[in-house]
Amino acid sequence: MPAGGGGAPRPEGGPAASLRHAVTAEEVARRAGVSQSAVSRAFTPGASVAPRTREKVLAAARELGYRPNAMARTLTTNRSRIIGVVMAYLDNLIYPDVLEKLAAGLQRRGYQMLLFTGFKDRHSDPVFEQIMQYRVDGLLLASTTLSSDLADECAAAGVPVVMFNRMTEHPLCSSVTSDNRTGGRQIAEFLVAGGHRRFAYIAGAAISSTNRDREAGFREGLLRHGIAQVDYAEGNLELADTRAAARGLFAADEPPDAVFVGSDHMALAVIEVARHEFGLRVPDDVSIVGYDDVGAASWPSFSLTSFTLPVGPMVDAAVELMMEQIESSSILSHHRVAPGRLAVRGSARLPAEPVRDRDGTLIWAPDGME
Amino acid sequence: MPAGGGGAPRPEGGPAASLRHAVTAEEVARRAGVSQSAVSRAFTPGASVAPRTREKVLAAARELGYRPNAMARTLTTNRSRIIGVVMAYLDNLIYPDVLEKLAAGLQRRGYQMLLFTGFKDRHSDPVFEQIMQYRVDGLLLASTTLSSDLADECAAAGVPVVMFNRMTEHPLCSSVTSDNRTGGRQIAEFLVAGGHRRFAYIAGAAISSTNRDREAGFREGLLRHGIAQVDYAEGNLELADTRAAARGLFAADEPPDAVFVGSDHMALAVIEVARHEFGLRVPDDVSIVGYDDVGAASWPSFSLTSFTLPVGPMVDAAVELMMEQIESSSILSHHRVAPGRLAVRGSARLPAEPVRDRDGTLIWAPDGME
DNA sequence: GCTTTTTTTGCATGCGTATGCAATTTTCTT
DNA sequence: AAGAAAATTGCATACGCATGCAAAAAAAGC
Repeated sequence: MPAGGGGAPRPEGGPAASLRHAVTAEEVARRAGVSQSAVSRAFTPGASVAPRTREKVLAAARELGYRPNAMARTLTTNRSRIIGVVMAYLDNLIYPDVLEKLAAGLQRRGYQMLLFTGFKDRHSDPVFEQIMQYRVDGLLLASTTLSSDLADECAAAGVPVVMFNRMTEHPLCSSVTSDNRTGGRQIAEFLVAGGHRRFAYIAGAAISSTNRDREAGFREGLLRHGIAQVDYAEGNLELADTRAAARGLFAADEPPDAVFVGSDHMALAVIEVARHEFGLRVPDDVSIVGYDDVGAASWPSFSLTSFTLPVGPMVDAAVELMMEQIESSSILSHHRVAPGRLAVRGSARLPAEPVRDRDGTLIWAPDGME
Repeated sequence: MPAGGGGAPRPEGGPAASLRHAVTAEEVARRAGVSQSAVSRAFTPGASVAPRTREKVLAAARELGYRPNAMARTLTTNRSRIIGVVMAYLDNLIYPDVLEKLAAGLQRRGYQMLLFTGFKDRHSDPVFEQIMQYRVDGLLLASTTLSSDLADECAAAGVPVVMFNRMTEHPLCSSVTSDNRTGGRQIAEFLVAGGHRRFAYIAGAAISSTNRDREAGFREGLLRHGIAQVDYAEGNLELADTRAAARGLFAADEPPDAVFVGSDHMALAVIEVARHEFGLRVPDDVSIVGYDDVGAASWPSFSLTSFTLPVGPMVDAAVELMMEQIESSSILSHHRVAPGRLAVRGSARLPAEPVRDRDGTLIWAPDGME
């Protein structure tokens, strides 16, 4: 490389780097009169550099508009400081919130987020290939399941996997969920105490652990009161399917007077159908309860009673699990469950008496109690 | 590096790479009995490789579980195939949709998405530093403004910037927006034709070009009919602020009977306030029109008349603009405007007659017409 | 079959940074 | 002030891949 036209860089200050050519540590070194190593160290927290030298370097860097090349760094450190985030679809209203909190949490620890979304679950394999090529330090999966093969591959590559809002049996994955089972159970207790007689459940993604646990908890709670029959339909987390499911239930000879819908996203659609297609009053004719407690649940139009998905704690837990594994360079299989509570609003009839579930947890108390 | 323990890698097939050490092109080359260059070429579309050789290489790669290292590639090609996406907040209901479509569009062209979000607009500078360190090939900004300095820096670094849903005067940025001005104007025509008498506008982010244009179009349309007075309040894209704004308007001595709200996200909140806090009937007592046509706008509970934000075309345009600049290695300043149309629903009183705006575009026709 | 043309291959090098190690400088001890 | 200890610095190299160039092989032409 010809050292060419007189070593002195443009003398004016300002951030203007030479067009189309990123400034390198080498150039900064030359200008600061130090070695490239010194530049590297000046930008590495905790490295061995004299304060004076660091100053010189930073000054030169500022003048030239230098920014360390994260890609090159990745090559030597074997750490990209990038987390791959897979979110098949963002329909569910909680995901924007999850994304924001996640981004903030990772950012705070100096990590970036490579987002993969916009494909509907199946055929995620090409996507997976892409992710792995970018040498992500970790993988966070929300609203998706990872095939066992892929999980193996991740483990083999030393990439920790954390599932968000979904459990997995795979011995090399971690997960963070809300307390779906307890949520389902408390909702059952609450609805039974409200004097309902005929119950229904509308499932989300039937195969997901999240749905399975919510449903199991619900049935378990009802069974404790001797109720074994539960009308069932599947909404598949899709609004169209959910509406169809609701129509099926409400059009029956003996329609339910208490419906637990597997997620708020769907529950709102169920309320719409009940009111506007069947002329049902909520909660007078039918009580509807959701899960997640999304923002719209508290809007007066819906006033949806719902079990809280504690997004903040869940994201924190996910980030912690991830960092722990990255820092220790080991794949763990930890499962964290974040507790929620029932947000009681107007879409379900209120019990006359305070309600506790079988563990004694207070689910609902009339005004003035507790 | 010691060639060490007998060259032959583990003979069994299967994807299991050696633990914690990524397979390199070098290793694949050895196993396939070719040079590392050949491996590289086998993975580079259009490179000069004999089909036979490529096969050998791919087979060896499969056996070893090799995946090209995108970071290393970036170093030599000077292209990361990563687009930085900055979205300060995801509250607005259109953004999940934008993200999905954007991800799909970029993915299709072999690009990934580094997402920055979860900070509220101010102090985005540290975020910006991060982005630039990852040598993104382009920058897409939604729901944010870029300071002129930063835009300069991007241009200097040869990174094209595309603003989404916001215009900019900066000579080195491109932008994609919907036809905000026309939207505002058509809404004005529609409301005037509906026989309303007192008009109000609730602004989103007052400083944004998007808001400015929607408002300007609205006022312009009203002015054409001699209406100069427009009640005004600011919702700042925040639900709390929006509710306060609505309360202010509806509590006035002469409350408006036609409100144009700068975005659906806010318009839904305004409907809530009108109905549940002021007992107003929509549209009998007050007509409310939004902009964006988000999914919830068509729910029966709201049935919000709204001007469409054509997310699909806008995303396509943004991706195209981006690719064009990346491929030509030049910074352009193109501005694309995607047309929308008024989705007429039930939240605003219907005019008796068909309505055209001054360009002759049909805005609304009673049943059976057109 | 032999030359010319074309295709394929390997060698060598560079991309920008981090880091072990040895050389050098600074600071501390006595 | 001289020697020992500590801090700082530069050198050299590695990280994994792409690519210009020349050598080798294959294909085409006569």
